[in-house]
Amino acid sequence: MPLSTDEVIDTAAELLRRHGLADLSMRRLATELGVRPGALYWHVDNKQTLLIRVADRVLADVPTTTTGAPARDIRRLLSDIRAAVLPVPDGGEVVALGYALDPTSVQVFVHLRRLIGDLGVAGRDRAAATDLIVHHVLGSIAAQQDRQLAGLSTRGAAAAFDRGVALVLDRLTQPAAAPRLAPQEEAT
Amino acid sequence: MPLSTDEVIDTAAELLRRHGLADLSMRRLATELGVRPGALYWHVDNKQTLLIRVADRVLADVPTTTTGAPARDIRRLLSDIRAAVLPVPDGGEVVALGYALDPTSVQVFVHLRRLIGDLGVAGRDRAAATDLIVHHVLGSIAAQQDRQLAGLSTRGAAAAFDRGVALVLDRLTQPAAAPRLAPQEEAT
DNA sequence: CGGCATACTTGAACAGCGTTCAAGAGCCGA
DNA sequence: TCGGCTCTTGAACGCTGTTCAAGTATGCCG
Repeated sequence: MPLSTDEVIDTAAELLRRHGLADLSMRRLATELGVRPGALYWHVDNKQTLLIRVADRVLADVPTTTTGAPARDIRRLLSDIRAAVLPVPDGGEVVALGYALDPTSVQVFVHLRRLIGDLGVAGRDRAAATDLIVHHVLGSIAAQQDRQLAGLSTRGAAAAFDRGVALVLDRLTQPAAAPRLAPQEEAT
Repeated sequence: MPLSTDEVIDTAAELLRRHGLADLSMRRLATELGVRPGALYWHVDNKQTLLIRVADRVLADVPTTTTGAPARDIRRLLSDIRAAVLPVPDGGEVVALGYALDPTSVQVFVHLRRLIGDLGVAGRDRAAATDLIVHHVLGSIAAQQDRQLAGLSTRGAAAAFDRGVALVLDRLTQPAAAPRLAPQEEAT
């Protein structure tokens, strides 16, 4: 029975989950699949596109539901994303690359953008807010994973992340409450 | 004349600036210095710590001055950071790693934290806001660089970044203006 | 059933990579 | 002149991503 492309992606994701990016080599992936390295290149253009598809797979199981309370949905979605990506070593970096190269390819971030729209944020502000939040969640995950790999403490990371989210959501749910600039800023 | 460690870091930074991370190999760095690869390991533990020191060097020339208007200073600082890191291929990724492993080692981020304090944000909120903004600036840079490397458009990236910054600063300069949660959120 | 195209895999090679370490070179104070 | 210290070399180890002609299997057509 020949190899299927899905099998390749699945096994790559599994390998990443178990051993991290450093041990996800084309050779090791081939061995895991009982095949020679060259065979992978019939199913995949190169390692970079393989990783982008793996990023998709890592986030594929995060539910994208709606309850009618956007701010709450956003908090839950971000929490789910964190929970899905954190246990995958180097997952933050891999997903960030996927988001950078094709922001619409990852379903869960399209959903986030939509929820931000439901909050009443529109136009360019919606795009900017989506980017801001995505960078925050992926940056926070990548930082925590880097620290873990280096044997450093990660206590308080989850709470700090939530504070960051709350900070942004506060502003998004009350867009007109604050003047654009403090007075002394306009003056100078 | 023997090699100095500073010379190693400087040349590595120069190599990164000119050719990107893929072409910054220990072997190539050694060649550039007129030395064999093994010699580098007397000056540096390994490539990872080399990169962390390079990240420092990339941001070393960003000025950390204060004018008394914190929000304005923050905007200028972030703009300067972007300008310093964007022209260094893979600079976003390299600096992000440095920040994750030792947030206090990069002077410019310590200064940012201080400016956020000057804004009246204290305690854990200050740490969370600093992380949020650092993740935003480095994520936005890394994304833009990834897209550039892939030959994709990066139009509007700077404007989108500024909008994200404005969003956070709006909240930070008016912390008490908004209630913590919208009413329907507390109820459910 | 024979033959042929298409789908897929192999084997082998290319040109690199980070890292280690015994041995050697150059210098400096005693 | 003799250690002893700082620093570099040479060589090797075991990896890496990627390419490609040649090979094998599978299924369809006549």
